[in-house]
Amino acid sequence: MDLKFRCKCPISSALDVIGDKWTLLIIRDMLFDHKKTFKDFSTSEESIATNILASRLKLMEEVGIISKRKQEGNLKSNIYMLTEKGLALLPIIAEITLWSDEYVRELNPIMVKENYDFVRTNKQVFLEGIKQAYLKTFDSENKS
Amino acid sequence: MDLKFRCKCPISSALDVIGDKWTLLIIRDMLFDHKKTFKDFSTSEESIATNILASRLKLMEEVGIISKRKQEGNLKSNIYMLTEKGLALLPIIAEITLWSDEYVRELNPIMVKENYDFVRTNKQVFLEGIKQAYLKTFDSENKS
DNA sequence: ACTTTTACTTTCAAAACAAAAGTAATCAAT
DNA sequence: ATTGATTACTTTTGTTTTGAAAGTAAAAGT
Repeated sequence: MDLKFRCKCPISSALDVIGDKWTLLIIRDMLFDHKKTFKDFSTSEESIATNILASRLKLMEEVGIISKRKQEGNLKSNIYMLTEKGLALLPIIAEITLWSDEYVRELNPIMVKENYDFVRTNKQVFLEGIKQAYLKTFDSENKS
Repeated sequence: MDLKFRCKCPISSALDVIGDKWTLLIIRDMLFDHKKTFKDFSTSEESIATNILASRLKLMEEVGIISKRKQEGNLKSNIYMLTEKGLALLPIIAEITLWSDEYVRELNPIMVKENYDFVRTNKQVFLEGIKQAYLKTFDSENKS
């Protein structure tokens, strides 16, 4: 693990863990697109390089944001799943989305336009909904 | 301006603007420590290099997160001030702080321990308080 | 058996970052 | 008015990180 903390500040320490250009995008793909495998992540719109992806997944697992397992009946694919620690990043991603919707659009006109009114007015409900929908996609694995 | 957007996703576009290791820390210093000058920022606990600081301040100004001005009676120091766009990053910083307090502390034991209960239970009030306290530090400039 | 797929690793070039020193303008003291 | 200190940078020179491309090994499909 090549993780080092700059100082004792909670904000800078958090950025030392998730403050790169890719980690939150991988988590976004998990939460909103229900992506699970290395292949899934490597085909994102931003086309992350596979070496970067591998090193990010490794670090995320080491710090406990995601967990890795094999599916029963498939020894090839790894399934990456957000832990509670990783799921708890959703509020950050939501706030980033709202800020971007309001202030970055003017800089990047091709940005997709969605209606985020519900996120703004019912934030807790929205977050819980995304979380439950995500967890639901693992039901098939959990039935023993 | 060397800012490029990877794609049309609001999250990745936001990270293209503020997703480096320094920008949010500079904004943290403005919001919580009421730092205003180049010198102020260069003496942070994380000791940012001056060339990085200069390039970040330039980009932040170009994208409209901060504005720069001279104080009357001091031609030497520049005063950097958050715009509405920059102030609107506060909710993101708050969520990062809460996540870090709960989940990063175990990785970085020297992290400062504060009580964030009020932030959690009265988030809107807290955010508004930080914002007003920040704006108040510019009152002396605004009296004409 | 052969080809494809998945999950990586390796290699090497390019970009970003970091440390240090340097510069120019202002300001403060003599 | 001159000197020294301060502020806000820029420049230079490594070092680290990132990115593109190709390569590898195990598993799966045909």
